[in-house]
Amino acid sequence: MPRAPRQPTIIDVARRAGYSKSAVSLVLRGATTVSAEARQRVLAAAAELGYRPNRLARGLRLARGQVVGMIVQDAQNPYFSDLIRRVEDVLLQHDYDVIICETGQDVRREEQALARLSGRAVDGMIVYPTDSRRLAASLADLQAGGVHCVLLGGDGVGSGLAFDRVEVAIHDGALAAMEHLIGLGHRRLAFVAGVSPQQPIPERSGAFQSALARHGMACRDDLIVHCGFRLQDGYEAGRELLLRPNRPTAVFAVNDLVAIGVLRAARELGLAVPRDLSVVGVDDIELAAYLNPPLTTVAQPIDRIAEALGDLVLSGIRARRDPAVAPPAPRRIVLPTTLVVRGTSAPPDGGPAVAD
Amino acid sequence: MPRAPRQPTIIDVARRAGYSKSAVSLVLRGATTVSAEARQRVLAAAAELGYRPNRLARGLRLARGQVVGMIVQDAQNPYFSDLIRRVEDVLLQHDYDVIICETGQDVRREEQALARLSGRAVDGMIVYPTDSRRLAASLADLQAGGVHCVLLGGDGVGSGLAFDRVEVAIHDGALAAMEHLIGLGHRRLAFVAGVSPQQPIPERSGAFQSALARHGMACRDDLIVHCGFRLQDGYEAGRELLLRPNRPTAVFAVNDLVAIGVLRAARELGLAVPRDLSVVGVDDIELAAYLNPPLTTVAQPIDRIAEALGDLVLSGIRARRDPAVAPPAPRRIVLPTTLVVRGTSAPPDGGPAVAD
DNA sequence: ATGATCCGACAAAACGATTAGGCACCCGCA
DNA sequence: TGCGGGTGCCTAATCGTTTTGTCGGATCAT
Repeated sequence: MPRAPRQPTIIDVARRAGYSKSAVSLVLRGATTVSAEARQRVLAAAAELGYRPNRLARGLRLARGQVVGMIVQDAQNPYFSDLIRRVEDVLLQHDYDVIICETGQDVRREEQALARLSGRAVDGMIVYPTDSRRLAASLADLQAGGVHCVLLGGDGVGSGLAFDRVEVAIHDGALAAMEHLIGLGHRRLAFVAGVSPQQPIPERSGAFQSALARHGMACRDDLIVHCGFRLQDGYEAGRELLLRPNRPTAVFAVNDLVAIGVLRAARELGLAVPRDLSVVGVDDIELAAYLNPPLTTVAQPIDRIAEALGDLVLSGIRARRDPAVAPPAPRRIVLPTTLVVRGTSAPPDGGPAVAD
Repeated sequence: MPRAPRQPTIIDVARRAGYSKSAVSLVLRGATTVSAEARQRVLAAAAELGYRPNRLARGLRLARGQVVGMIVQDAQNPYFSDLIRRVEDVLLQHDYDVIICETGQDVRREEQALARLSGRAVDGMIVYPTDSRRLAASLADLQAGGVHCVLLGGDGVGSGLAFDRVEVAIHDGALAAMEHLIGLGHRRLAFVAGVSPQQPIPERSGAFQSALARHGMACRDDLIVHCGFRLQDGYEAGRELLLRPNRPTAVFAVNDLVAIGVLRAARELGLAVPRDLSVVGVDDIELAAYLNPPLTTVAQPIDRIAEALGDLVLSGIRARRDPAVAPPAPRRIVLPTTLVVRGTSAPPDGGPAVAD
């Protein structure tokens, strides 16, 4: 039975190079107080042995695990999985691993995730928070303990808190979408929103309401249908909405997945898009352009979001490492959205195609 | 300036409980050699302090980090992101974190990922390998070093190697799909396959070829178009294929994303689906049912795959921990596929709608 | 009464890396 | 020759946890 070949440690390298393990460590950490010869021989020995530092030991000593945690609500939403991948790309280049925590809309799971990750001595944290108020305390604790936290939010979550933040100007995009629909002549518009009236996705619903108001339309409560953020949620909400006697001619959906769900509901009810119904989503997931018809949507600049998140978390970690003068003031990056008009939005037809 | 509140350690708990740190450790690990009173007071102290064991220290001591690595090619493919989420669910319940490594089709990145993870003392590994031959050596090393590896593959990857494996009977499903298309009357069929002739997705292309052969049709090389596994790949391959003079009436796509790409190409070329073109995919991602028309596809039992992967890796890890009698024989779980007929497959029309 | 056994708890040695502090040694200069 | 000040490397302490071995004392059998 072949005995498990233990990974070479710093001591093996030291022995092979003929130096002490501290010399090896110094070389590997790039200290200048080492002779050129020592450096040379240590590096050679490390290469020959295929030495890879044990990150657990390193992390234990330094009280940081070279890990960044990322908390999102739904890693299956292509918007998030795309974002995750890009953030991972950035962080991997700086030798950080990423642990993803998916929390649904569940604040308890968010807090569990925080606790779990703090046991791993995460260096940083990227959070798309569900309910910023409840999470704020735990996050502040974490940050006080040296974990640099960055928030992502297009909806003003946790504003005023002392965290780095990346915000997306969803409100502008949502407004543009509404103006687009109203400009096409739509007068019966509905908003399919996330989760519950208690968590109102303020930027998006705010844009919906103020666009209506600006054009002299009332925003009755029943024009906002609350559901989750997923395909099936959109489908169910869409059915409910489109079966109403006086169904809307245009729907603004909280995100693309929900929009796709609404599209399915419309199709199954015999409504043609965009003739009988216009639909606009948010996110511009890659798939949006592939739908039939392709989806009109408010595009988020995912690449720039990911880049900004990565930069903020990395520079925050660096700043925290040297206890330089002051704790850096929280930074805030705001990124724009763009309305991408495709095939699911058009002027309303003469009237509803189904009985009202 | 509030000093960073250090996380409580086992020593803090010991002090508070009035016992030594070893007593605390014993209690926490569930040893029986501790008095009931000691247990009680230790647990109380731990709870009061909100003690959470430091996984770095624990991992260093035990040479395992309570982490499972997962290597996939494209975490953005909804099939994989769904799978990842479900596997994470299973493993999280047993207190393992999961680190995802996305490798594209790049074998070098696969090996980098392996090296990186071994520095974290992963306990287990779930791998969807690109090229099993090259990866096999590194994986075998890893496994010899005590990391339990589980392979996922529907295409016979790395068969005969001493790893636990979950296989999906893609061949059967692909065959059923082909029989379905041929039964509908299609005689000009094409296969849009992954990547390159060097990596031929043997089960799927094999099924394509043998179905043709069984019905007396020749499988000319040009009936297989190689491309990647993503939306855009399918789109480009579809354009190429459907612009040919004698375009096929039916396309079997290597996965659903590629199928969706082909559908877009068809639409843009003015081909109606399924009248002018039938398309069948593989995976049955949730989205398939939401497309217009909904996608006919070979469904993989994702929930069962995830469950099987989780079980195999967990039981493998457990078995390795106690150096019980023998190293457990590699296990193999084969899961079935189902053909789900939806709206993108129908009998071929009188003939091509565009000039040939 | 005395040796054997056991029980509960603890001290101490790992695990692999970082780093402060110290110790030779060598150089130059007085 | 003696001394100061650099170099260049090493020793040792440390991070938080697990685990082996030990030890005092109680119990038990003889």
